[in-house]
Amino acid sequence: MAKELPRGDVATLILAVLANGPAHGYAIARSIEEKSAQALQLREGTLYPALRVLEQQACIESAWDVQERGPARKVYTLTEAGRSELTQRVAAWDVYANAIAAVLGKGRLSYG
Amino acid sequence: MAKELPRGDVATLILAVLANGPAHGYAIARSIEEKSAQALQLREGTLYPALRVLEQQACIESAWDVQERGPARKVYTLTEAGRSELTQRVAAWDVYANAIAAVLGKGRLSYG
DNA sequence: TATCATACATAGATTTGTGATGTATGTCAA
DNA sequence: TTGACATACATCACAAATCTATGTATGATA
Repeated sequence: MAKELPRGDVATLILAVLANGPAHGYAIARSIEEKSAQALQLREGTLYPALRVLEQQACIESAWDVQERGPARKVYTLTEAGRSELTQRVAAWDVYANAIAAVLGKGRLSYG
Repeated sequence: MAKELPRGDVATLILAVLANGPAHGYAIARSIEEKSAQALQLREGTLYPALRVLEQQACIESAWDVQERGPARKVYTLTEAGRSELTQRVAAWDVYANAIAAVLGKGRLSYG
C-alpha cells in the first residue's frame, strides 16, 4: 500500500543502466534515451543531482577517468546496496504500473 | 519525444474513472483505490485540487447532489473534451510505461 | 570561426503530491 | 452519551522532484 504516488523513476533508470556495467554520467543519459527510443530524455539538471543522491545513499560509487584527450569523466559503478535497491525499485514499478493499468481498464500487464 | 518526464497521472486516473459514468469526488477516490487493489491512494489534498484543475480545463463538469440525509455531494461528469484528453493521456502513459520497461530490460509490454 | 558533441556542475523556478487542519452529517458500539 | 469511524467537501503550508538556464572546458567538423 503506497503511502505516496511513486515519483523518482529517474533513480531507478540510472540503477538499471549501471546494472549492465560501470558508466559515466553522460553515457548513462545517452543509454536511457537510446533504450527508450528517445521517449525518455534525461537532462543535466536531473541527471547530476540524482547521481549525487545515489552516491550519498551508497547505491553507486564513482571514480574519475582522466583521458589523454577530451574532458575527464566520472565513472559510476553499482554497489551491492545499489543492486538490491534496484530490485526493490523494479518490483515497486511493477506494482505501480499494474495498478495504473487496472484503473485504466486494461487488466493486468504481462511482459512478452 | 517527451520534453518532460510524465507527472500528473492523477488526472488520468480521475478521467478514467469518470469514463465509466458520473461520480462524486469521494467515490472517485474510493474507486481508484478499489480498482488498484489499494496500491494507489488518492488523498483529499490531491483529489480536490486536481478536480478543480480538470474543471477549469473543461474536462469535467460538476453539479451538486443534495441528499435528504448525509452531506451534499459534488457529482462530476466527463465532457467531450475530457474524453479526448483521456485518450491522449492513456496513449502517453502507454509510451511512458513501455519506455521504462525497455530501460529496465523487460522488453515490450503487452496487455493480456 | 562557428557550431555541435562530449562532459561535468549548480542555482532558481515550477509542478505536484502530502500532511494537517477545518467544517459537517450519519452510524454503530461501548 | 460519548467516542470512533465513515462519508463528504475544501484549503494551506510544505517538501520533493524535475526543468530551465547558465557556467566551465575540450575536441571534431563544417
